[in-house]
Amino acid sequence: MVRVRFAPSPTGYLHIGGARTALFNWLYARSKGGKFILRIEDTDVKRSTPEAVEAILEGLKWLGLDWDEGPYFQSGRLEIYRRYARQLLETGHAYYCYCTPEELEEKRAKMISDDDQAAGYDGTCRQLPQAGRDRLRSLGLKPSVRFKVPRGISRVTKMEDILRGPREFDNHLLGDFIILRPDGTPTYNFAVVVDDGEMGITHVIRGDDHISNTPRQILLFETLGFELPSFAHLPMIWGSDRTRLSKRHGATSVIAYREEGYLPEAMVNYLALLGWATSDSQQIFTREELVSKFSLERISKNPAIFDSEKLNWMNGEYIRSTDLEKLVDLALPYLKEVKGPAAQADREWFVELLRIYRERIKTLKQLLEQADFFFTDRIQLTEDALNKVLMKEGVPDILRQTKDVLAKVEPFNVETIEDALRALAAELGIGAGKVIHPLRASLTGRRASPGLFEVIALLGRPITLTRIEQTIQELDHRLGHSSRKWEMGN
RNA sequence: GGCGCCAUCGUCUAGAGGCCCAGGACAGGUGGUUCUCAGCCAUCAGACCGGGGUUCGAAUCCCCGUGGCGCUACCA
Repeated sequence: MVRVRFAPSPTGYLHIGGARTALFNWLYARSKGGKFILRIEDTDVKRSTPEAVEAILEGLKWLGLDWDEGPYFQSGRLEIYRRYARQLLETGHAYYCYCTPEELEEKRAKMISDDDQAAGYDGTCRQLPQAGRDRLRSLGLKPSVRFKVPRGISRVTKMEDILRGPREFDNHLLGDFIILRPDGTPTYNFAVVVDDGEMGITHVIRGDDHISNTPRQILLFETLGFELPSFAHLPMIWGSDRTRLSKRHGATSVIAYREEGYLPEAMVNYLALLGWATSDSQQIFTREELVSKFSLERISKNPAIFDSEKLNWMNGEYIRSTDLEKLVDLALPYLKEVKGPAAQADREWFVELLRIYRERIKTLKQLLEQADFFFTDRIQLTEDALNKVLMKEGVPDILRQTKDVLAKVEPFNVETIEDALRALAAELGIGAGKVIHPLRASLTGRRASPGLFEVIALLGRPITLTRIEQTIQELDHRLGHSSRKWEMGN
């Protein structure tokens, strides 16, 4: 039975990298009929917060990565780690260390400046005689517990990575590392092994920044008598400058993407493609396809740069293929507190709105931006619309005529509006564009919008007529103003 | 400094010795559809880090460089 885990430390929200790690674990569990376990690694009391725990759970839920066990909290398992540490102490695989952080820092600095081979712990307390230990203890010093890394003539630790094959590490490069702090809390390498061992984890799937930790952990697995899990170290996700993804690369919180109007399915699909691909280069996968086609062996080894452009494209794909009714449900939460024509609109109206916008938006939030003229009482004409379209000879006149025509159209729907306006253009002996473009500008304030006739129908007659009138007045004002200037200039 | 990981178009990748003068997707260019934008369709441009080997033959195997990243914590 496959048992995998996602083990974040709650020091912040669920970020993109963590989400991808969680996803790959989840996919592997689901594809193998195994269990996906959630474990919160909160042994660093100073940096862990309950808010972060909530944020991580929220992110996982949003992505639909449901867990079968947990969340387990390492902070609630301290007795277990202490028990194992005691066991190691008793069997001579660990020892108390009385070195202070200051001393260690000093030694480390010296070793680095001396160009020494390794900068690990020098083993001062390893050979400390019992008498010395007793003396230090009697002084009231609280020791940490260090693991005694097995050394010998040629002690190497062998590991096998599913993605990278067999590897060997020389134990001599590993210093005796701390497994229990003086306050009794375990350090990462120790807690991980105890938990993975106790929880029967069969596959450790995590970021490749943990590769260097793996030899230490293997040593611990072995001396603790646990069965060794398989390891799969995933490539990191980078920002565009090829460094670890961080805030300055833009949003890195999964929840921020929800707020921006990305669909969880798109996010999952995109994340799956960061470091994983099928041989046929398929891009769009349903969740079921992802589960059935996923395999650890097909994960690539090199780091992937997070490309929000491709995410945008993919989100657009998902928006376009989502059932219209469902899309309305998804979009409505982003349209809270709107004014203007949308304020009193019924559901049918919103269905129409989404129908004409679904292929134009990449995120649900973009609806708010692109369709802003539906959500306001008084539109603002953009400079672009004004200069390139409206401030042209004959425009006020054409607008007056379209207003007359639209005032009379009966019934007021897309077909009748289109027929009437095209008829008007024909009657005036001008191209339909000469009517359409100024009208669009005056109704939306913009030069680009969905099909004008659909827009007019959605706006409704009263608002359409009002906006045309407002534009005419604005133009009269502007043109009048500029012509006076012109006269004065002459 | 030591140790480790990685290295194909701008980006994500396919490629597991001949199928590759390297395929797909995003982004970009051009053209078409059209009332604009988007979408859609067509089309173009664009990469095997460098050097040595191995082999009849290497993007694929080996070595050495170079570069990037990671670890080297009483952070995970």
